[in-house]
Amino acid sequence: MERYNFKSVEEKWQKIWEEKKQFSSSIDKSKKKFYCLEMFPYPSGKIHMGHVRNYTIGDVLSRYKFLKGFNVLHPMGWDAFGMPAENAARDNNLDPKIWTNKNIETMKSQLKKLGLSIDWEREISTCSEDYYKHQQTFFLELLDKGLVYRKENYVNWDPVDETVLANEQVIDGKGWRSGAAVERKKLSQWFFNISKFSQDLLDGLEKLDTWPNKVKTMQKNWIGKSFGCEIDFEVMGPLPIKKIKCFTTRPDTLFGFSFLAVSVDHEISKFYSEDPNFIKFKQECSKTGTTEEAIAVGEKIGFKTNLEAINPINPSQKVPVYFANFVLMDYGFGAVFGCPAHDQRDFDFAKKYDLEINTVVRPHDENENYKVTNEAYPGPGIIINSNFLNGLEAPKNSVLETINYLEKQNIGKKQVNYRLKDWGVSRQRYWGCPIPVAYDSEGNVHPIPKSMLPVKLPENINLNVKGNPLDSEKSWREIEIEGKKLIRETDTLDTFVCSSWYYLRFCSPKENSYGFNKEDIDYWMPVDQYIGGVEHAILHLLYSRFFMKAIDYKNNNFNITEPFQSLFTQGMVCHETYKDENNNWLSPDQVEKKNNKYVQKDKPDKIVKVGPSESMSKSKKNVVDPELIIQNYGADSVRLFILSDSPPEKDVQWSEQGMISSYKFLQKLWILHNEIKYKILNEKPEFKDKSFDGFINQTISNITNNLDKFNYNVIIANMYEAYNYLINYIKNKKNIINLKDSYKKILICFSPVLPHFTNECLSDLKIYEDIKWPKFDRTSLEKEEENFVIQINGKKRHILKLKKDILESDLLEIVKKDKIMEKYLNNKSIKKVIFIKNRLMNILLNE
RNA sequence: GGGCGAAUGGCGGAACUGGUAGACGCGUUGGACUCAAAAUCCAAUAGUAGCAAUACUGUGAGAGUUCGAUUCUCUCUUUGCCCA
Repeated sequence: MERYNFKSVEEKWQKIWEEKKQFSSSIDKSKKKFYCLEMFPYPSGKIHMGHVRNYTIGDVLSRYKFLKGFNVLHPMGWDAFGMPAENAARDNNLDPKIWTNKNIETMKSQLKKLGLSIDWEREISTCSEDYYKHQQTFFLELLDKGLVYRKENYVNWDPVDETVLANEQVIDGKGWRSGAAVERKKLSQWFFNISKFSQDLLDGLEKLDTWPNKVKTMQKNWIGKSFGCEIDFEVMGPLPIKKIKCFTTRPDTLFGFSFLAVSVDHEISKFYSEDPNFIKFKQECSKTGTTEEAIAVGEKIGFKTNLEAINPINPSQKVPVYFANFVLMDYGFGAVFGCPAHDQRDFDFAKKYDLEINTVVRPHDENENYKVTNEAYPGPGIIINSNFLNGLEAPKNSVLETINYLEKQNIGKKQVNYRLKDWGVSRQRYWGCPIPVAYDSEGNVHPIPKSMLPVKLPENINLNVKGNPLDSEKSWREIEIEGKKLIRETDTLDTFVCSSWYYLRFCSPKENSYGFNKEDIDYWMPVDQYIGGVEHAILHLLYSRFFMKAIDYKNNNFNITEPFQSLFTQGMVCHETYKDENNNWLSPDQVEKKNNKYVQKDKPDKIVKVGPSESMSKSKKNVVDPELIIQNYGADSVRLFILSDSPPEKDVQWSEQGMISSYKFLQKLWILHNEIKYKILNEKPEFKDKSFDGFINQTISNITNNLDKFNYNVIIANMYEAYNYLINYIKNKKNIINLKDSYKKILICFSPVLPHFTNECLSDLKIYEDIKWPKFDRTSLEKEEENFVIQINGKKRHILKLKKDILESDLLEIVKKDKIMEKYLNNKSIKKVIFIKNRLMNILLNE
């Protein structure tokens, strides 16, 4: 017998699958469809272990569903626009397209070596004209529906990438990609009206019951629905301002009012624009960040105006009006009423400017004389010092009560507010989808006529310019539409737009007239299982959900509003980190273990500092290259290992040791295969073994159940169990009647994880026909005997193997006669017996 | 600061609906094979006591419900993630 040669076997089967077009998919209405989608990769150069894990999980599922008789759609494509390509191209004097396509080629060949069951005929790349021309059509349609608009406002400007970022792309005040501190800048931008769908996006979550709760909660928080009211405050002073409108979620604390604060961008600021003190103050404000965190932590500063506001429910009270740095124009109306006792920011502000602090809510365990002193009390309690509101439960009853009052008096209005802001999609970069509009000399927007689409990116351009390279492309910018000379928009679309509808394109990848065709979508959509990293919980997943709703909007016969029926978020692949004595990162292949110590390979006297296991990243050098691993151990071994050590939703720790043991397992399986093959070919079957059938059925049942529950790590354990059982059985027993058939079932059960190996074994035994997911026989799972746990006073004392379905009274008789149980029962009377059929007997004794 | 989750041997992790805690793998130890090593195979492996049979303890801590709790409830600790 030869060693298992993974190289030739894997190459052989990959070739067969390709030639037979094994995974190509087409509409077949006689079958139930299953659309399995993994988040498509950015073609950065090579695949990494995270991809291996993500796509292995998806592949196991796809192959399983295929064997179960589903018509499976399992496509793959490339999220191919984006800054790294542009930067790399500029640095190496290349065309981004060439750079990107080269990477795609490399990564595609790497993915193929993993043996993924992908329908490559549906491959798409977002940077190809075939793809982005449809995106431009969508853009114009949304423009038509009023879901796209242009406005000038403050944007998050990333000074390193020299582009605008959406709020979701600013993390801790820094650009999500560059890590540079984000600046505020005023620009004219294109926006998708995602906030129009705030409520729909919230409601839609309710239907997604197989999404992880964590992701749903994150989206809910991001949309940030708050319930409150708008209040008009009368204003007195020397200016022509009569009213300032505020939004608040706590109108019930209105009796604690002691100042009114507005944003420096509020419309009343125009009256102060000449005031040098105000100009100075405004500059001061721009220094503190705009994130909610910076505002919460930073110093609260204000600029006192010559205005006074009147408390609408206590008209004798007049309070000062301030400009304040902690009030933002894009929340509510850019104005808040200050209640220092029950809001920490207001409290800090009041302390600084020596304003009144009026306590109007007492915690439940305090009395009427409670006073806020050292810090604000924002929690629940009872309303005090508030005239007609006194005694109400806050905020539960008091908020509604106050709103009702304000509405009656015509001072305020019930209002729902959302934190979700419209999605700014303009990017000042070359390598993206051109926005299909142009402007006339007055700056009016003219959509590019559909007949002139796509708006192609110009080629051979100079990327070595400051800002957007498209701005310097004069000949490309100038365009004539119906005899009018216009100038093109030079901003390109955020790449998240490309990934917001790619799942639709996979259904109709070759459709030329539109982004998809109805028949395909009706059959394949929605995605039955979407798999990817939790890092996209908000950005990509929210945008995609919006995009479906936007397409559905005013579109009568389109009735899919949620793209992803189920979502699975897999964990990351981690590895220990290593540093040398100078704290420089070392990669795992520079390090080896000798006598329980980690040392550098080339300098064995140098001790390596071992750091915590962290997500693999190039900067920490704790990466393992999948290509090398596949080369050394084969795809099946990698697939086996990447699934074996942890549940797929949790992080997994990469270990060379574990990788080797997976490889060895395959070698052992090959030995087992040959033993079984020898028996089947050379020995006459002699008898039927019920317990063997029982074990096979149990294994099929376990693997099927665990596949359905995504317990892929447990499947691997089931596979090891099956191996352990079979190898012992084969060694010790004669041939049995249904060995071949049972072994075939086991191989099929293993095949989603080990597709090359199992196909080789099946064809080696010439049982390669009629491959279907095996059904398990429930009756054979039922054993004739069961283990009965015998407890005394709740403590396990004995296990008896007895006939199934034994009666309580019979069991008790046996227990009473049992030698081991004798010493426990001796001379003691039985108080009570608890009997669980086929499981357990608990005898309670009188002590 | 708020929200959500997690905590089980030396390690990763199993455990159906409350019913034998620790499946499976890694590691470790001992043995076989070998001149030797690697590989492979066999055995042991939660802790304490004991030659052993066995007994007691044990799923982050403390309480509760129950004949019985890793599983349900409450309080706390630690920790992770997300939002700030």
